[in-house]
Amino acid sequence: MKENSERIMISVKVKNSRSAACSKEMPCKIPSSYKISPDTVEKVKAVMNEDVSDTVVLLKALSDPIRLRILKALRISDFCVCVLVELLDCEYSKLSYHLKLLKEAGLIECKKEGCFLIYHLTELGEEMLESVEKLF
Amino acid sequence: MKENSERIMISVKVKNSRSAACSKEMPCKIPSSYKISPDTVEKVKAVMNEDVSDTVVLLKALSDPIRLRILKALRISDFCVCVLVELLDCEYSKLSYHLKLLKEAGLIECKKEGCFLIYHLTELGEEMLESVEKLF
DNA sequence: TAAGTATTTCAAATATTTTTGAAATAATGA
DNA sequence: TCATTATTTCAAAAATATTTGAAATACTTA
Repeated sequence: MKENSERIMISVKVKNSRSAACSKEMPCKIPSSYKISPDTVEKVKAVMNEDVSDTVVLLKALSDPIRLRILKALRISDFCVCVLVELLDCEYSKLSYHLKLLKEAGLIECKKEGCFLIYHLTELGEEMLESVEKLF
Repeated sequence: MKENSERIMISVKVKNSRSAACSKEMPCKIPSSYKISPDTVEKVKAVMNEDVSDTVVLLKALSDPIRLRILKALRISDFCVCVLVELLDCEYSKLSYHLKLLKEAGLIECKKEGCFLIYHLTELGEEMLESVEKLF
């Protein structure tokens, strides 16, 4: 083992051979300036186990220009689909697809009013939009 | 025109014909309970013109489980690629792809240390991660 | 300089998301 | 009931994003 590097044991097995590149069986040498304590490894492992799927669904719902525009419009006022079609200059079926994603993410809801569907932001939707605007 | 509905003029032209469904040439009737003032239309139009592309790039960068995990790991400590490979159990080239996206979004940066690349969160990266965690 | 290692890049294969247009559904009013 | 209209659904097409593995690059050290 060289003086200015050190092997770290993150995974299970360590071989003595030096032939292979950094891998599960042969963890790489890391520069001595970046010693990683077992404690750090434990912390990271704990975080890696956290479930991020809800977060991802929400962020994905937000990360589209059409969907952001829908949310921004609905913050100004509730609108039925046919008005959103005009305001966003977007075909019905396309808009419908994006409305569905936003609804599934819990960012918007709708209620029937005659033969119209009026969409509005949920509380989550308002919160998310607000913090998105704050950040960017 | 029927009593309990009203035509709105969002786009340019309005025909008198009633034959077509709601479209640019023939805006739909909206329920009378949802009158839309010209003022509201103006507000929405102004918002529709806002550029959301930077926001979208950032949100897209964040909306992936691998990338969120990379950020979460880097919040605990800076790491070189070979260690991230272990911690995230992710192939080099795959990881490299995601690191590139995060770098392009301005969420992480790296510095050379010997033949190692040590990645770390940028200030933006820390902020974003923090607010993502606050929200979800 | 040569050999070894860490990381990226590239192109092809896959997977996922979005768009499109037609058809289905559901509510309304005549 | 029938015709109309608002909206969704569906499947195919198109566009994007991700994964994969091999090769290239670049740094280090012997």
